[in-house]
This record gives sequence, structure tokens and C-alpha cells, in this order.
Amino acid sequence: MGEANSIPTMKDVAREAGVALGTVSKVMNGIPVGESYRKRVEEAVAKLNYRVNSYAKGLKTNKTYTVAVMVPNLVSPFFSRLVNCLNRALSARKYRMLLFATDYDPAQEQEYVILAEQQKVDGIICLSYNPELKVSDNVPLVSIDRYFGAQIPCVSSDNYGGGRLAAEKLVENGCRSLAFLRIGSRLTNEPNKRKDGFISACESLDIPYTLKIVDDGTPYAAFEDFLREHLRPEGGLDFDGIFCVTDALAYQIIRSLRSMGVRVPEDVQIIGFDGTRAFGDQDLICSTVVQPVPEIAETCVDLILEKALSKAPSLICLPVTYACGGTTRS
Amino acid sequence: MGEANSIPTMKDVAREAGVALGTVSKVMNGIPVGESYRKRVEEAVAKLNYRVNSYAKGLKTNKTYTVAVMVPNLVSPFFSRLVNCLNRALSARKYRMLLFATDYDPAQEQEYVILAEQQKVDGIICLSYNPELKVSDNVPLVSIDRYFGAQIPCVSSDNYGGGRLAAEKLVENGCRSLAFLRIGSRLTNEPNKRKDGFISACESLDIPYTLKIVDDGTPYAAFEDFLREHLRPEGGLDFDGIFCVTDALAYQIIRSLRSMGVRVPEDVQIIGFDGTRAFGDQDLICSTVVQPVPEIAETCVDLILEKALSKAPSLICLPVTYACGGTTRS
DNA sequence: TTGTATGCGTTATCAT
DNA sequence: ATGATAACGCATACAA
Repeated sequence: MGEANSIPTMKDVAREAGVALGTVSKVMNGIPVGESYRKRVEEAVAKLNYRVNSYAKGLKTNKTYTVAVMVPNLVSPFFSRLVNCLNRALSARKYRMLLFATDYDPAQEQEYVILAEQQKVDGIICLSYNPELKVSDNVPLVSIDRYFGAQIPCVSSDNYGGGRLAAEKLVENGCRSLAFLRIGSRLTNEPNKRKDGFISACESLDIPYTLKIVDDGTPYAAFEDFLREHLRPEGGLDFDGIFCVTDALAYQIIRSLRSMGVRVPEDVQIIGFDGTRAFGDQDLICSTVVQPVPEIAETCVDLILEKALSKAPSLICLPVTYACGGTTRS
Repeated sequence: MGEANSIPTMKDVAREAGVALGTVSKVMNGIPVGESYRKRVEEAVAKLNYRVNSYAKGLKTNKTYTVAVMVPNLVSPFFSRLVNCLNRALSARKYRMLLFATDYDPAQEQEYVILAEQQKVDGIICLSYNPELKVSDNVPLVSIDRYFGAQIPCVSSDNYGGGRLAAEKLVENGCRSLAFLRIGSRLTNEPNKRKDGFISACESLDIPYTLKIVDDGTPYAAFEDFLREHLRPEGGLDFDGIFCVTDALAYQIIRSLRSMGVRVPEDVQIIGFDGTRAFGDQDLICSTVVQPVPEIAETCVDLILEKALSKAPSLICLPVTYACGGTTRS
């Protein structure tokens, strides 16, 4: 009795195989044992359908092969692509992913960090909107898109370079006057540098530009008002190129413009940011600055599994690329 | 020494508070203890920044408050919406999510199930493409969209009803001849019933219909060929309404038709399936049969946490709704 | 090379 | 109500 319908343990395997407990442990961990022993153990494992208990193992070894990932949500294409790549990167290294969606709520973020700490994860990868997130310093942390300080590595796209690239591409395609549109968090984060790069390029190219920047939560109508103000009676707008801070915003702007009778890209060319594709893998939504999401994911995972996290660089910017999605001339 | 920089345990808390180990355990689990004791323990916990070790706890209690979720990927909008809702549903019940993306690979699916079993999860929720998936019967399993047998509850949309609904809506909107387009797995699964419902409605309404059904992996060009075959010299197609098995397919079909000069919805009306929105939360891609994803997620989580999974219904179909996304007249 | 014994951090069963 | 102690399943140092 006792072995009937309950989950088998190492002890059961040892008894079944007629060997000692330690021998079973060695076999399960790939430590050399006599060939005949190994075989008997393997047979017993198969017969009993035995699985090592990661909880008992983790308790002993202080290693859980689990990494927590924390993002605002999974429906935004950038986040879902990111989590998808992180998941692949972790799986490839035999790690498991514990996933938390925070809905941009700082309180929830803090709560999930505590949960992850309890879970004794081997590390936390987060894209956080809580500037004062508290994390015990005995659990490795890597941040995406937000710089927390020198001790915590931050991985992001080269947002500044991406902003420059967008302006340059618009000008290359014949634009003579540009606009930058942004909606986003007021918190300082890496994506805010898209604007700085854009302005920098405009100034070195000596191209006039307009900015329309609003805080998260502002109704979209603010942008429609802005566009209408710049509509010209003879058709077109006061500018012939627009850089939108994300593809999601670009998508809305394009809709608005078309409904106003402005042609894209004939009257105005538009570049977004992210590299979003319809249904994740079909065509681009718009011309865009593509974030290197697979590389971001790989970098985060490499960092978090690194022993010497403390002497890792505090900011790693990965190169972006430009892709034409039909809302620019090329 | 030993307590200096290492992670505090219950023993440390007990010593700090000057109480017994068991007392600390009781406080951490909300079991009544004397008021003065509780206070001293709480102070010690705060001072040491103590967190219970879920691994040790899980080892004792055989309960991990963790559920494994397995889906093909996170970039497909339906999957990412599903995982997003599952995550919310689990969080709300204080459960954690272990996430596995299988990339439609049966071997990986089997491997992840084993990982989940080792992890002693309290249950597995999966959307599987492995018809012979083996799961120990001591871990609760709930399936989405694939019927594994009477012992394993399967949750899905009312795909049959959705197929009927699509046909009915097209006819309501004036269509007199319909087509059904599908690409998908040859494995029997619930979404295959969309076709059956569609046909059933066409027949009861006495409306002629055409089917174009291809296996996963077939190049999309097969559909373009099909459309071209049915192009009429005088404009339009041999049919004036199309039901596509997913929004993703509908999106491609709409593009193809427009490039062929066929107007949507003037010449032909189109309905997809899923309820996909641009960027997860913006406008619909097309007119569509909306899957009740939040309800599917809630149902799965309720089932998996249920004690008596064995006497749960073996198939639960949740009601779908129709939404106009501009590719039908209404 | 194989077996034995101890302890990881917690809960739960006991006496007290 | 509180304190001591034995498990939980495993890895490992040590003995054989």
C-alpha cells in the first residue's frame, strides 16, 4: 500500500530497482554509475513513470531553473512578441517561465516581485512602470526599456538611433518638413529618446519640424485636432512626413488622415516604431523602425543567467533597422 | 554568521522574534496566535524582509498554486488574448502561471507536459496539437479547442453555432451565394465545426455555397487561384458572401480581392472568425464572429481548480457573437 | 563505484 | 495557545 495510486518518489524507484537512493539520484542527474545499475534504474523509472520533484530538488540546490517575466500585458503586439521570444530563449536553455501581467499597475508589479521572490526564481526580467520597484538584491534583475540605476542592467533598442533613422529616411524620401507624434508615459524611460534622436537628425539636416506630445490617457482626439489644425486648404498638411512614436499610433493616424482625404504616402509619408506585423507574422502595418526583439530577448536571458550580473553594463542598446511598409515611398 | 547576507528563513524570524518556529508558521498562514506573539513575529518579518519559501512549502503541502499553460505561440492574436485572460483569471485567484509555447510541435508539447509534471503544478491548461499527448492522470488537465476524450474537459467557443451565425448574417445582409474558406490542421478539433455549422445554415436557408478547404502548410496562393477562378468578367465573383475560418485568413483574402479590383463589402461581403482587434484593443480587422475569450479563460481556470474534475462535463461550448467590422453591410 | 545519513525550509502532529 | 519534533523528496558528503 502507499505505492498504489500515489506519485512515485525516488525511494519507490530505488526499491523497485533494488538499488540505493543515492544511486537513483545519480542516474537522474547524469552522474556516472555502473552500467547495470543505470539500466535497472532506468527501467524502474519507466515502469513507475517517475518524475523528479522540482520542488524538493530546488529546496536542496537553491536553483529552480525558473525565471519570472513581468510585462504590462500580452495583447499589445510588442509585448507579446517580446514574451514569445523570451519564452523561446528560456526554453532553449532549459529554463521555465513564470509569467506576470501587470496591467501597468505599480502596486501589482510590486506584489508580483514579492511572489517571484517567494518562488525563489533564478531571476526576474521586467518591463516595469513602477519607478520605485523594490527588489531584494539577492535575486538577479534585468530591466527592459527602463533604466533603474547602475546596478540593474537595462536592455533596450537604440531608441535614439531609431529616432534619427526615422527622420533621415523621411528626408531621403523627399520630405521637407516633419512632425513627431507621441503619446506615452511621462516617466523617464528609454523610448522617450526616440524624440531626442528625431530632433537631433532634423537639426543636423536643417529640416523644420513640429512636435505633438501628450501624456498617456489623453484622448486620441487630441491628435485629430492637431492634424486638422495643420490641414491645408489646397490639400495635404503643413508637413509632408510624420514620425509616430509607435506603430499603434501610426495606425490610428493613417486612418484619420485617410478619412480627412489626405493621401498616404502621396501627400504625407509616415513612419512608426516597433516593426509590428498583422497577426504577428503577416505584412507590416506601416513603414517602421523595427525593434530587434529576438536579440533583446536573448540578451536579457543571457544577462539574467550570468553569474556576474553586478559587473554587466548598466545599459545595452541594440541596433534597429528600417523597413518600408507602404506608408513611405521606399 | 550565516545570517549576514543570506536569505532569512523561518528559523531566523523565530530567533529574532524570540518565539518558536511553529508560531512563525502559524502567523504566516493566518492561524490565530496570541496578539503579542503575532506582533513580534510581524516585526521580525519586516525587519528581516522575510519571505516564505514556496518550494519548501510546496514540498510539504503538495500544493504549488501554480498552473501550467501551454499554447502554440504568443504572437497570434487569439493565443495572446487567451493567455492574457488566463493570466488575469489565475492571478485573481492567487495562482501563478507557468507558460510554455510549443510552436505546434507535438514533441515539445510532450516535453513540456513532463516539465510541468515535475514542477508539480496544480493543473495544466493546454491548446494542443498533439493528438496523443500523454499526461499522468494525477495532474488535472483542461483542453481548449481539442476534444481528448470524456475524462478530459474541453472548453471551446460554440464553433458550430458560429458557423451558422456567419452564414445567417451574410444572408441577412443580402448575400445570395456563399463561399467558405479554410486553412487549418487536418486533426479533428472543435474549430472544424465552423464549416459544419456554415453548411447547415446554408442548407436550411436554401442558399448555394462553395467550399475551399486546404491543409496547414498549403501556400496562400491556393486561395488567390481560387478567387481568380471565380472572378466574373463583368466584375464581382461567383458568390457575394465569404466566410473565412479565421480573421487572419479574412485579412489576407480582403487584400487579395481589393488588389483584384473586387470591392469589399460592395461586391462581396466577408466575415471572419475570432474577433481580432488591431493592436489588441483598437478596431476590428473585419466583420467577425467574436470568441468569448474572457469567458473561455474563466471557465478553464474554474475547471482546473475544481476538486471534482472527473465529473465535469467533457465538452463546454460558450456562445459567440457577431460584430460588424466594415466588411459587411451591417 | 555504491550505500548511508544528514539537512534544505516548511507544515503538522504531538506534548506541554 | 505554544514549543519541540518528525516528515516532505531530494542531493551530497562521507563511509564502506
